[in-house]
Amino acid sequence: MKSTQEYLIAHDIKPSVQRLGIMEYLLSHRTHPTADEVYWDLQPSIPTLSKTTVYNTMKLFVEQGVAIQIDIDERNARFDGVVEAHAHFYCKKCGCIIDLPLPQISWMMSETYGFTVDETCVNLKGICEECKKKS
Amino acid sequence: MKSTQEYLIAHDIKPSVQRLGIMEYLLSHRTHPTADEVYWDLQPSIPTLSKTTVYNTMKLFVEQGVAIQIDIDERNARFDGVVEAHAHFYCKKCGCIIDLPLPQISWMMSETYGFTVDETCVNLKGICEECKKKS
DNA sequence: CTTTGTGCAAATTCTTTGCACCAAA
DNA sequence: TTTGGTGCAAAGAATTTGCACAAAG
Repeated sequence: MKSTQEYLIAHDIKPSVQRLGIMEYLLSHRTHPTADEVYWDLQPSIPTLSKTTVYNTMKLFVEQGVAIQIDIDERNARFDGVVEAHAHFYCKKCGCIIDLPLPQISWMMSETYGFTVDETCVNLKGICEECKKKS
Repeated sequence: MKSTQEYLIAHDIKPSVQRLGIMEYLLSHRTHPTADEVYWDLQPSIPTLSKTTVYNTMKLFVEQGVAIQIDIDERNARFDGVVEAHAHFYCKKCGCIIDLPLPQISWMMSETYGFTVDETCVNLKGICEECKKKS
């Protein structure tokens, strides 16, 4: 079990209080947060944190392959520290985003169609089980 | 072969010059255009067209199920008049978006996981064949 | 020192809203 | 008329940029 610090270094990211905080946040809160959510949640523990830094860091993380940007929410960019290909289910009622394991399929698409696929994002939208129970 | 006008009416959309123009644009240009692209391409033939109307119309189309909004481009909302579930491949080099037929898989996810899925968008990102040839 | 990261404030960009005018039934 | 569609201008919201200061080696 590598430390977050070693994990960042292994991906050519120089650790800083902010970067470590954000990476740990992503890894422990698998909520696909927006930059804003990350900012407000970390701001108490890193008082000088700015949104610019959150954006800068997210961009760096995506470039270095330790995070992915999820375009399931048309309003905000959302980020995920889980970089392995998986599907996201967005509930149109409560707004939750649920991770789903992905049958080993669409990656074969790259072989079938001859593309080089390096990011995969399956976005499903609908109503989640919880919300279905409530109605 | 239904006319665009009948198609709109069948989906409870009252036809207007603008709506017909935009729908026909979507059906004939399968380029997953942004609102801006639709606006500038149609503006010569519909001189009074406004971006507000493009946005209004797109929203209506999505609500009525004759278009989908694609969140593959973090910068702009893109729209597609092909509403059947299919995958999109985004080339990180040239920016093109290619439609891919979708093996009948992920829809089974709804049955597997018990969600009601009413929108599906598989987003793959990488380098397309054309760009691979050029490098 | 020198390089790199951080963060404020301002600027940009995309999208939505408020509201008045227009058009069709 | 009355209802609904359109479009201008302004507002709103998310993200980016410019730049100066701070931190680390």
